[in-house]
This record gives sequence, structure tokens and C-alpha cells, in this order.
Amino acid sequence: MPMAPTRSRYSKREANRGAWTPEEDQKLARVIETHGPRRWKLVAAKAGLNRCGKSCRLRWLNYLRPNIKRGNISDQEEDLILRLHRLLGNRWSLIAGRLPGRTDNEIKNYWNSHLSKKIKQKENQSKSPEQDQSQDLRNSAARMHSMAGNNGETSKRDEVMKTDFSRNEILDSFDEGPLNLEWMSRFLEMDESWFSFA
DNA sequence: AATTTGCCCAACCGCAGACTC
DNA sequence: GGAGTCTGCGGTTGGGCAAAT
Repeated sequence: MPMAPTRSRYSKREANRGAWTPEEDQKLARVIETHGPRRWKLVAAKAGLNRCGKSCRLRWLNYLRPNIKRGNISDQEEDLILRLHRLLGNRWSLIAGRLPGRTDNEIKNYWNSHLSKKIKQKENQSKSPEQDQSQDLRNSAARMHSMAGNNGETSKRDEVMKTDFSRNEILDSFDEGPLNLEWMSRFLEMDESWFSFA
């Protein structure tokens, strides 16, 4: 939901700060339409906004960009965030890149306000972390087993296990542009605890 | 009804790496 | 190759609002 224009929440220096007004949004959107979302300093100047380029970029990425999904994070999305965070840590932009329409800021906020608490609660509830971990391993093994369970071809599990994964290679591949979603979903099928064996 | 508390989230800051001249 | 500038990222801040007291 757009924030209603309010008085600046931060002390004024030379440039406008604080919440964006609908007029500012309009101006920014118009300039980006013609110049594209780059050269933010120029965009800010062309738009006649008394804002720094950084602020314009943030506004565009988090609010004005097309295809932004607003509203509740679905269970599916939450699950994906949890899995990706276990794998990647606080690399919000990478995580957001795997959730179409979601921004890194949104995911970071969601994590800080919802998920981090959930996880703490869970940790407190679980009597023995070792027990949980071994249960995770059993679950992963079961998943892998079922993945491998068809016909005489090389099993998917074998395929996966043959791959010489390392965490850094995974991260590198994430940086290589649009992710192969098929690979991604297969990858996420595996609990990251498998990688501790690799 | 008034005040306090806690949560949410938009927007800021500082830093590092990439890019340009 | 070095300096200056731009861009992108993660951490943090603080205003608004609803719930609790």
C-alpha cells in the first residue's frame, strides 16, 4: 500500500528526503519510461526531482517497477525464502531474484519481522537440535530415495550426487543471470544438509 | 479516552565493487 | 593503472498505526 504523503521523516539537507509523493512517482516513472532505469543521477535531474539518484533507484526498484507483487507472502513463497536463506544467508537480492515480483527490501523486512522470530521459536521448542538435524537428514534421504525410484536409467539422485557441488559454485551459478528454474526446484528438493557430506 | 508499547515497512546510510575517463 | 563516479547491497532507522494497558 502506498504510503500517504507525510512530512519528511528525516531532517532536510539539500535534497528531498522521506516519503515519496504521487507527483514525484509520476515524474520519475515518466523519465524512466523514456530514458530507462539507469544513470540514476541523470534520471533524478531529468525528472526535476530534488532527490538523489540513489533514492530514485530505490523507489523504482521497490515500488514503481512493473510486475511488483504486493501483499501477503504465500506459504509457498515463505517456504522458498526459508530454504534459500538456509542456503544463502542474508543475500536478500539473490533470494529476491528467485521470487518473481518480490523485492529484496520486502524479503528482508519479511524475514526480520516474521521469519527470524518463527525460527527462534522453533529452535526454542525443539528439545534437541541434533535430533532435528538427523530427522532432516532422514527426510532428505527419503526424498532422494523417491526421486531415484524410477526405471533403470541413471537415477536423479546419482546425477545430483555426481555433480561436484560446493557452496561457492552454487552461489556463482546464481550470479549467472536468470536461473534455470527446473534446476532450482530440483536443487531445493534437496536439504542443504546433503551438502555437508559433499 | 488517553497513553504506552510493539510491529511493520518505506526509505535512509555506509560500504564495496564495477564502471568510466 | 589510478582517480572519480555510479550502482547495488545489506543493515538500520524512525514514522504510522493498531493493540494493549
